[in-house]
Amino acid sequence: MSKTIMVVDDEERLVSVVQAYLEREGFRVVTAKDGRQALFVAREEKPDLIILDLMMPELDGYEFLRAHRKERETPIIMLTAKVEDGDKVLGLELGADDYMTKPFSPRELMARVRAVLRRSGQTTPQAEILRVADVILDRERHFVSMNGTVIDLTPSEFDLLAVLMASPGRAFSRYDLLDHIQGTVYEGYERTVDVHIKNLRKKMEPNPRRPRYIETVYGVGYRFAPE
Amino acid sequence: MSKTIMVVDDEERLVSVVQAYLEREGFRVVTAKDGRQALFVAREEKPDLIILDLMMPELDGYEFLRAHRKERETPIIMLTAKVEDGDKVLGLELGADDYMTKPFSPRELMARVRAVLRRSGQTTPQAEILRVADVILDRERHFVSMNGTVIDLTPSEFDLLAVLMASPGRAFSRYDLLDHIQGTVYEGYERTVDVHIKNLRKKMEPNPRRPRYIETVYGVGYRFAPE
DNA sequence: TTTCAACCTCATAATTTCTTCACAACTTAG
DNA sequence: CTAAGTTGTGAAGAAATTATGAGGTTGAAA
Repeated sequence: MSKTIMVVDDEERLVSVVQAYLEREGFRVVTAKDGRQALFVAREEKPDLIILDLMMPELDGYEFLRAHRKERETPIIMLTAKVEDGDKVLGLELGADDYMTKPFSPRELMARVRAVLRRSGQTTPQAEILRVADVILDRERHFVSMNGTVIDLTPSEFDLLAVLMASPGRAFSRYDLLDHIQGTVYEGYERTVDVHIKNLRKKMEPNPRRPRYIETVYGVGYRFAPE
Repeated sequence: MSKTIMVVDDEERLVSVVQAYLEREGFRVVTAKDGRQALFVAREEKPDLIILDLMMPELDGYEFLRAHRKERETPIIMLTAKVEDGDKVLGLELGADDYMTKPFSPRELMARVRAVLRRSGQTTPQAEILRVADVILDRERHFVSMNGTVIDLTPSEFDLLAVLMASPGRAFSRYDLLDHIQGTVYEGYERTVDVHIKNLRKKMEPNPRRPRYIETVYGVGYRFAPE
């Protein structure tokens, strides 16, 4: 039974190109050209995935997403013309599962569609985008944001945060963490982890003395605060 | 199905401490006290990981490793009393996956065991979550809660509670308990346990004078109240 | 070659936890 | 009930662990 995908965009040309690609891959496609219409179609067709433009007349992408999320949890890929970080972040905060910046390659879009569908069926979602509390981390594009603000991290800091966020609440030993960020096991000073943690906290904690996100587990290591 | 780990060392005391820690993490443990016996046990049990002392009578660690490698590729963590680099290197060249210098902290050894298993593609046993009465202890996340309230414990308190909760109703001597919280330390003042128990009770008992969870077994030690 | 960010180390400060001890409170055997 | 043996406690110093600032190295880009 083939999957149904809804494409929502006011640019007709774009919709028809995307539709053609999707159908060629064997998906059933339904379309809508603004947010209002999309809400209607979504109720009717119950699509398995929604590809959603951000800028539209009559209920834009944000608003549609917000409204739709109250009814169903359909995975959503956002399309955005803007390149600004702020937009990426807003889409993600509303709960988009992935996003693409226009103009994009249809082929890449197909890849993301497959990836999102594959993940949404998994029991163990190996998502590229991690969300815990108000922190969002995008592994693939390598960026992190909090409350709509993009945070600039070094590679080590990023990896460290990714490991911690992948299992919120779980305590990791310095050794475990070192292993993740360095790969090399035989050398390495465990205190190095402390330094990265310190730097991470300086960048993301309002008050580094009283960490809200990255907690110290005395005698054990560190963990990302659960819930 | 739980993973099997073989511990090879001629120091009985060390073996039993390590064994206790491993079992507490949910591993199945087999032991051997010299290289020759280890070869035999390894063939029989096909362990998923071997923790191997370097210095032993009857076929030392190097020799065992060389011989064993011809049969299987079990990941190995080496224990060495020497601090010289030469030994590290030789062990690693023979194919050890990691090593620890004695004396070591059992906690750190556990971290390495997890790391080595993870790297070798094995799965770590499901985090054992202990529940007795309304107390929940999660080893992996390293936290304890009662009626949904998280209780903050120090490492010693946590270890102590974990041991007691792993066998509700069983009475442990102070000596047994000291073993768990101090690791490889040979001496220690048994009364120290009393103090940790006192602190534990203060944190979890509604009325520390009339303990409902951690009971005193006069003349013997302590136990976690059976259901 | 110079510059610069990212890392790793190390020394030291700040914290937290552990151990010990003295004495009070309690249990049990006689 | 009393004596002897055990356990409970608070406090303080010792020990362990973590936080932090700074200097030195490395590797890549300019």
